[in-house]
Amino acid sequence: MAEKRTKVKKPTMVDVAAKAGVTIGTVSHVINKTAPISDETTERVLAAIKELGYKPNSIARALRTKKSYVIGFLLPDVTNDFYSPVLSSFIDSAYQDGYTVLVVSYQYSSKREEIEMERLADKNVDGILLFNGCDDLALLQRMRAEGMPIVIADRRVDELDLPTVEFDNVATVSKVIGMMCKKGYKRIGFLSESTRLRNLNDRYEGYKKGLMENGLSVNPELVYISEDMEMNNLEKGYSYIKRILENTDKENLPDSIFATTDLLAIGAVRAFKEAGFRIPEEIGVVGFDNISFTDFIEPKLTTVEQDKTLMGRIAWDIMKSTLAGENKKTQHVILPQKIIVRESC
Amino acid sequence: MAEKRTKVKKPTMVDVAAKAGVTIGTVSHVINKTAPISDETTERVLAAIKELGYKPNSIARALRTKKSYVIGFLLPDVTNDFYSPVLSSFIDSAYQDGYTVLVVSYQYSSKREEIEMERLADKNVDGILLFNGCDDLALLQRMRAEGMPIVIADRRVDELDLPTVEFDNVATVSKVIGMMCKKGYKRIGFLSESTRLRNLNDRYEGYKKGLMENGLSVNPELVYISEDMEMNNLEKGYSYIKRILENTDKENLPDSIFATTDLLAIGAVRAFKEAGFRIPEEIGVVGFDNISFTDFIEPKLTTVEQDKTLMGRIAWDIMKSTLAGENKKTQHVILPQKIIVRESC
DNA sequence: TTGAAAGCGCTAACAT
DNA sequence: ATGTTAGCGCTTTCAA
Repeated sequence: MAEKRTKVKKPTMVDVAAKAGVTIGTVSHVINKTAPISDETTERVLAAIKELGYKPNSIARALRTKKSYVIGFLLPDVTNDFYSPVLSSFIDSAYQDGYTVLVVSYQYSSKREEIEMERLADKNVDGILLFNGCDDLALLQRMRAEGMPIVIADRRVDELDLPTVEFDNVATVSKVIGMMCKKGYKRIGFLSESTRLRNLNDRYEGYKKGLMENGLSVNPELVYISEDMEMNNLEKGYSYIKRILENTDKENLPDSIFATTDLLAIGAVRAFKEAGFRIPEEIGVVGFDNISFTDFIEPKLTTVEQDKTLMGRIAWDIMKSTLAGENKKTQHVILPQKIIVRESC
Repeated sequence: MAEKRTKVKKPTMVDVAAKAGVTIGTVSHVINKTAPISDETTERVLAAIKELGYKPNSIARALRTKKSYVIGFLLPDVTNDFYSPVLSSFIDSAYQDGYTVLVVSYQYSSKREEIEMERLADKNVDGILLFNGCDDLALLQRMRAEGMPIVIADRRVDELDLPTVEFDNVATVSKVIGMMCKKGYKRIGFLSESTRLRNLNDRYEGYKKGLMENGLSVNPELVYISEDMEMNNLEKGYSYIKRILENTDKENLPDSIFATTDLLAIGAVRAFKEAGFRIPEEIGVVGFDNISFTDFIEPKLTTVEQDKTLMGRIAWDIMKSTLAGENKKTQHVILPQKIIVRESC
């Protein structure tokens, strides 16, 4: 009567054991099916559990077993259209297997990324999914040495032989360039933000490879890489192309553009249209990502689709097998991308 | 030499104590500054910690103290443009205070939401942030009774007096409608997906309120609410308006549209433009959310901005004070929104 | 200022 | 088939 607002304390195994007239060992065994218990007592224990509303304490269990069923997911930015679907699908997949995920974003700061890696390890997660990042090989190496399972998404780490999932950017982009060549474009431009990020750099490699394979050489005049990393590329693609249009003689202009993101491509399309160019007749444009707007602009954007849901699922699969210690060989999964041909090229 | 691939086991307090020549109690005290320890031993302990690379085991600590420094964040969808910035900012804020967040998405399924709530509780999180959901008042009530701190974002729960943060949708939308009236629009339409979600319904309330306050009445002919919840509203707004345009006599058409999302609004703009309407002269359009495309379409979209970062931060502040038990009164924070007037209305 | 020791809630090895 | 018991690594009284 007086204990109204005292924080209700939850029943423990001891309570269950008492109520069922057995010992906690037996209770544990019926819960975990870790020893043969007679139907009769099993039933009594189950009844007691139900009656008391008993739930095993996951912390105590984790302390004992050294497994928390929590995975850390470290990514540059939760808000990003590319990362968040992967995260979402990873969470869902992990959920199916009874795991839950601690999400941490490092806002593109390697400093912070490093700190967060440590924090995750200190939180005793069972494994860490590292999404596109970590220049700090030493840290990765140390964590691995300490036995922390790590899997990397959207980035190769050639130096360290960690399990990875990534898209096949080089191959896909070179295929895109091949397609553009087949359509008759000869002066294919490359529009991108800084290629410091591995996957963007891979797209650049694919661009060069594609040109080579089609007997074209890389013309530095046609490589438009802007070093600043800020987003809202929509505006940036627009103003960038506009500037080029103003400062370049007609004969030195590209006859087509491969942009590393749809936002950039959409901005470019607008700039070209404003300047009176007809797309795709006079200028071909290809984007990357297949965001919903690509199907909506005029002309509809030719682009590349990446199955982010698949990446999240595969990332989890790899994590799971890594946790299970089935490491015959380190897994490296390379996911294909899909070229979506619409109207702009 | 033979112990090469054995999982390295981490040093514990016992190791530190041994190395420093003290007992574990003392080690604990220097770590937590929970008793006055002489400078000399403090130093010895610190040295031992450093030398061994000792890190406190958070699980053991959590078991002892009943605090995990983990918060559960339950949201409908990680991928959503509205939710994810709030999540991101919440994670960041929590991070500042040494908390880390377990993210769980329930994919708009109340069934799954319920399951996930329980799972979070079973994971011994210190609190749960529930983002827009939970029709199951009984569950909320039970969790609260069990002492689990819960704060709700983007949704009122009038029935239960839980701490909440939400935007002031009713007030903002009625203000928008007022503005539209002032500009001379008389037949203002309301375009929305299902108003089953609380905040969309609030916008509908705001719409009605705004009309009333300006001497207009609600004309059901002008209320365009589509029950299906699927995304890619871009296409939906477009096709919806197109259909209306085809099936409605000129004199029964709206002279302006308030859309509950920018995607819807942008789709609508396109449909109107295609049909030869001039915006804003013949049709005014207002969106909601201020996504980056709004500044980029023709004409630039008038819309409403919501400070999602602020919402995330406030949500954390409320959570923090709830955890601290500073509950003089249950907090209800209502965040303002900002009307961004551009060209479309 | 420090040591000793109990115990958080559970699992698992060992006995019976 | 079930009971006993020793910890997992830590915090926190209580003594010294």
